Amino acid sequence: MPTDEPAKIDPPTLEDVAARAGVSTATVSRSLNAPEQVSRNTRKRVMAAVQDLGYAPNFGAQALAAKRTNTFGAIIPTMENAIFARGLQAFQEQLSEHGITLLVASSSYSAELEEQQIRSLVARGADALLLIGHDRTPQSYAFLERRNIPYVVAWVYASGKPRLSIGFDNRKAMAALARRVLDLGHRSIAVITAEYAENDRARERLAGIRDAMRERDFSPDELRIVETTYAISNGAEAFARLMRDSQRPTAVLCGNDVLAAGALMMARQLGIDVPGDVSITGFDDIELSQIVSPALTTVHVPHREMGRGAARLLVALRNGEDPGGSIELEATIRWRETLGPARKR
Amino acid sequence: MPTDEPAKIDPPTLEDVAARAGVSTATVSRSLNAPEQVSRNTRKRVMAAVQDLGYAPNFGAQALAAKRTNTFGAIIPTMENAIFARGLQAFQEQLSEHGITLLVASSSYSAELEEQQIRSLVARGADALLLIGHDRTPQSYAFLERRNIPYVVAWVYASGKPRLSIGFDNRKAMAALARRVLDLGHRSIAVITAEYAENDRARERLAGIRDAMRERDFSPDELRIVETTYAISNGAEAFARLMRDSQRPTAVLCGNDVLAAGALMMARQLGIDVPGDVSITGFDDIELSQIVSPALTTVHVPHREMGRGAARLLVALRNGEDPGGSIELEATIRWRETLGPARKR
DNA sequence: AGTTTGACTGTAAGCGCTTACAATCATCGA
DNA sequence: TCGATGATTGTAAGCGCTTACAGTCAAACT
Repeated sequence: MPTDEPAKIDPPTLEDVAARAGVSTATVSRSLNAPEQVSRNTRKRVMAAVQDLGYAPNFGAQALAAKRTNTFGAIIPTMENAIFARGLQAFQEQLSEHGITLLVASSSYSAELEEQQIRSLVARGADALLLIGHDRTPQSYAFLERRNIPYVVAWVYASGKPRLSIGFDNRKAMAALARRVLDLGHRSIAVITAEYAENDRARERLAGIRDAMRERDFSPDELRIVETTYAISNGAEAFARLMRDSQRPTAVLCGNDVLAAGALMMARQLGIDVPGDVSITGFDDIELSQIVSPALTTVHVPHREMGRGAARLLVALRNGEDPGGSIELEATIRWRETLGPARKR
Repeated sequence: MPTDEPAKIDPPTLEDVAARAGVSTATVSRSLNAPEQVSRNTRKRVMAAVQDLGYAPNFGAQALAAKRTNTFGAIIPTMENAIFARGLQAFQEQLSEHGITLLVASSSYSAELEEQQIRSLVARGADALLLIGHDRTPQSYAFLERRNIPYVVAWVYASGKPRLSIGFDNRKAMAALARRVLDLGHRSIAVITAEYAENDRARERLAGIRDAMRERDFSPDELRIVETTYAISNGAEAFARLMRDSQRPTAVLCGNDVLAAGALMMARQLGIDVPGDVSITGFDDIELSQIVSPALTTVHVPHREMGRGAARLLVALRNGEDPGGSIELEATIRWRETLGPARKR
């Protein structure tokens, strides 16, 4: 382990390599970035020197001189759970086909933190950004526009938003699910939602449920709402709280699969039969939803398509090509086992 | 969306800000990095100019001039699953207390890819690195040593390794679990392991099982081993394959929880009772293991402690302090529901 | 009044790399 | 044999920021 000397040996520079290979720095630079412009012999000498010295280019200097980094950034709300993982993976794969490196940061669902991260990624030289959802500080948008950084908003598609986006209509998808829940006879419905103050996806999903209720002539006011942060244990706790209510809901719609998994777990613990006593639904269709038992009825979200599509849009933007407008993908409901008819009281 | 002009407006520089504020670049730099050295008035003018122009420092230039980035890097095998997420989160939290930014990259369990990522992170200015496991190319180590980059190897603790590490003894932990499995009367045992060619943790875990068998006077040769990549579906498939064997194992030890969850899911599909017909165990104790039903007997890994500890070691190293040697943490077995006595044949 | 002092601010030299432009040189065709 | 040609290589001007060092100036002393 490098503990011995407090005095760090400075990393070798292009100049060191040049000296050792007996050429100019320009030649070394070319050997590395445009090998075809250098004679076979020289290149071999240079590469040997690079090896000997353990040279690696200084990114800062390189970015400064070349004015491009071939690096894209992505800011996702959280890395803790799998929701964004698959989409990000697809995003990354697509980018690497274009020789682009991905830098990931997470905002912990905070608009303010996200703003910082945006600045930080841009300062780090990100040529373009992937962002999740529309909710962010006005300063964030102003900054992006002023700096002319290409970006795309993913995981949502809301008509009427001017920004380039790729995703699905959260509201519509959740409304479809809620409609079905109502049609199964559920009248006492509760929602466990993620905190929605700075999360348009959560808000839209909630709005979708209200839409469905109105459509079926029920008052959305009767909806029992529990708001909590993203974690299985919170889902469990929220569910327990709902079950203590004098009038227990017969269906609990969760804002995402993680909360639903927690609810499900708590139901098992409390000896509540799902869907016999209470129905539970999720949203996202992450792997988890098929693993739990009974398997979760949820909304399937096209993670990979969003990731891949976002990459394509962003590459087009960066290259000054026409990305061709926002893309709406479909979110479809996966009917599994946790949703059943309302229990007769 | 920024599609209008192909000609990008150059981002504002320190000089632009200086001009607008009517001061020198030095003063602007100071206003930003050492505000106490600048008069209240000037600072206000500078900040206003910064706001107006939407200025953000150019990371490359900053790193180049200041010769430090306050950025640490971490290279984890995968982001797809939750194993490293929690530890990384703790790592990140600890770092941010020291004003350090974290850059994350993933190697897809490939030593070669990891080497690239190491170079890339270092070139990007990472002041120190978090690495997972000991397995990597000699070039990787050579590079780190030569460049004198502080690093710590996490998620493993193997006595006899010279490198600074923080983690637990994978072999010992798995041996303890296997011993218990044998003591429950299991004689026909199978293993579903992650690919172990470039993964010392997987190898160690396998070795642990063999240790236990030898200890109890069974031949490790009788171990049925299925090697597969990290994914729930692969765990399921591997389990299905094992169940087709003429002599079905009575216990299936999985190299990690994800594979175990897959196995469990397949067992349910096949109508195999766990642990009545077959016992299944996991490793890692990720959240998943408590959500599945029956809950997974697995090995609890001190994720957060490793993350936090790794951060501390690395910060110490970077500051030229004495980190004080490798740290062994305990991995303890979580006895839950998927392990039971061997079924009488 | 003449210094001294301390708080601010400005000047300018790099940091390591890319790249336009210039120089060199062996090879080729007339 | 001589300039033309094209392949290589070298020269040197930045890229945007930090920071040592040097000024400037008003307040505080003597």
